[in-house]
Amino acid sequence: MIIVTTFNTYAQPALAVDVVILTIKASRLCCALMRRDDVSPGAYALPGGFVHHGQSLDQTVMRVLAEKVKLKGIAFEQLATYGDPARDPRGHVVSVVYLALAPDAEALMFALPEGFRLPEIRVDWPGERGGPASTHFDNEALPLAFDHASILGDTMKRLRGKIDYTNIAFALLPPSFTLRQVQEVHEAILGRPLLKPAFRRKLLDRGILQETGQMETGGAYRPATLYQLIS
Amino acid sequence: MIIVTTFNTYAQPALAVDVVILTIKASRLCCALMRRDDVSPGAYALPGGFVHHGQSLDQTVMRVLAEKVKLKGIAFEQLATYGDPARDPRGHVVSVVYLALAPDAEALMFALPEGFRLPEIRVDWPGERGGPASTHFDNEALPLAFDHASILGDTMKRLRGKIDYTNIAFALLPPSFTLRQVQEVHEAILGRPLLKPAFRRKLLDRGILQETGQMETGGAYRPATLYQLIS
DNA sequence: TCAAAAGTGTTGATACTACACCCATGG
DNA sequence: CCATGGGTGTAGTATCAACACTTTTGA
Repeated sequence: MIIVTTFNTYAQPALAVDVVILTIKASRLCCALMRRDDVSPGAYALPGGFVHHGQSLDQTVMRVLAEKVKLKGIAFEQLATYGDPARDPRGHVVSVVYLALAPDAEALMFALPEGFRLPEIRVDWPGERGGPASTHFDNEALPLAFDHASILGDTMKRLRGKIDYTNIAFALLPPSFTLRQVQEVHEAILGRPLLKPAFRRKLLDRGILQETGQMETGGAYRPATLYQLIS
Repeated sequence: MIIVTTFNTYAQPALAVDVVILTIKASRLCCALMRRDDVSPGAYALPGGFVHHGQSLDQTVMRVLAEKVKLKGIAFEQLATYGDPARDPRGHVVSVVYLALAPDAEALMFALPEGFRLPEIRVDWPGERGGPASTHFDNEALPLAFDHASILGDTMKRLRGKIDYTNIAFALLPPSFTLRQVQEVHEAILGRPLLKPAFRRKLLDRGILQETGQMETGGAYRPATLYQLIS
């Protein structure tokens, strides 16, 4: 693996982008994973792709989302970069990991090509600690390739730390939503139940929501008011 | 610029590591910068180096710290990765940026080779917002090369967000320190004065400090008790 | 004895937790 | 009328900002 440039003659690792695509499916936090028998039989991995010369990291993420999972126009942000030479058995690959949030699990499942699964993410570690995460599909553990279990663990920790004071939760919801839906997203990410009154008030007090004037339809029992983000 | 591997035949950008080395000098937050006349006359930039094949990012950071600024054994952590193709006029270079914290500004100044400066970092944006930062040495602005003004701005935002609930402030202090010194570090990073009683109590209530039994020496006026981190 | 910094006490305001309760709708 | 989830009220507690105050040292 050799790089030739006018100002850098060192052999360099390859550079890739991996994308953690999250969505809420049946009140569970799930992640799009791709079967990678070429690396290890039965193993699953985050979708990713190499960074081409002259293309930005954001462009590479959009390329991966478009090519691998047929998705366009969803929100994403950078998480961290992993560069251990042993993380990929095939050679030294440095991966910049991005988080992408899909608001519609049904649409995502429909868009995913053959070989993809949308398993639930579970963390065994409590509260403030960290550690690797595991993925389960139909109550069966999906083995993760490379260092992706560790990456998913870091992702969960970051999500849990940011969800209270950023708007990332709303990227997992449709444009208009009920407060209960927002609470479900928070509960799925934090992995514990929250008290309804406290959650409602804290959310409304942030002043980032406004009523759409519409009400939830189709549900049984009392319809909830629909809110949207003020932008 | 061409990469040749068994599994990746795309032309790729070069991969580098840049290090934001911070210290507290005269109650101001300062950053080690290197004169880079080769890029733009009179411009300064973060010290950095290319990532060699087979070396981890952490190893690369340690190499940069040892070679460029003659520093060993200081704490560092990853910040973010910048990959815009236009960020380096000489070619496409993706930089993984690290934050390193030096506890002793005097030792750092002594260690820095010719061509380095240790200017103060200033942010023009208030509170929660973000934006680029600028650097000033002897009340004179130092022009920053590449996208390093923007990187320093992001760094400051991250620092301000993390300082309240992590122990990064202590990496800018010697092993034993007074509460006033901790407050000075927080004030330098947050850019605003803090109330002494509230700060003391919040800090002591975290339960991460213990008295060393020793007192500050050499200072005029009443000596403060020295604390150390419980680990 | 004074200046300066270390360190403590107190009070009012705010935010959060936990629980109880009422409201609206489909069946 | 009942079950179910939407939505509100309230009391006790913890947290925090702001200020006043006492203590300890060197000069």
